[in-house]
Amino acid sequence: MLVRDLEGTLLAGRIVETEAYLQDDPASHSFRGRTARNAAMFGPAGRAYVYFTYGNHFCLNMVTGPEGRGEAVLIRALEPLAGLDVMSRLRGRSAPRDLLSGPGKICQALAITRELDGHPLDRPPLRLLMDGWDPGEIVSTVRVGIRQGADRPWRFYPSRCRQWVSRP
DNA sequence: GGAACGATTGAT
DNA sequence: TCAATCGTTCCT
Repeated sequence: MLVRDLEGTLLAGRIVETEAYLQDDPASHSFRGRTARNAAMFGPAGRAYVYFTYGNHFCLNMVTGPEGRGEAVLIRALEPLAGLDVMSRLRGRSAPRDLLSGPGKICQALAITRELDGHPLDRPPLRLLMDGWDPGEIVSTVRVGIRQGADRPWRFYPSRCRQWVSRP
């Protein structure tokens, strides 16, 4: 689960769609080496990598590789669990399926910006928590919105959670 | 200093 | 299917 502490309110969602980005991966921001933008990707695992794209949106990753490696997992969709009223206000939309079904939507609904780039995800105001939830069968497909490395099947989601994932 | 592009989204 | 929008990267 991803839990956001926002001005005394708890916003939470279950991670139901991810994409992997490795260093030896032409689709990855880390492919051409370390820059000011992607520095967090090369830091220790367990931290956030937040970037700004298309002039409008932020996207959240969890850094996964050892220090110096440049690997991360993009969080593409969450099933809303708590704080749906605040998420709706931040999104300007109320349909639960339209609150967190995309990487840009997640950051808008949870008020995640570059201020959280590099934030360790084991503490407020943004935490990754484990519960006993069993995702069941995991489906893998090619990644969304990329050209280089488009053949690698590194997008993942539980088949039972298809209703919460981003549009195909 | 400048141009091209993008791990997207919402409207058409 | 298409435009919006601007930070980042790469080239001159």
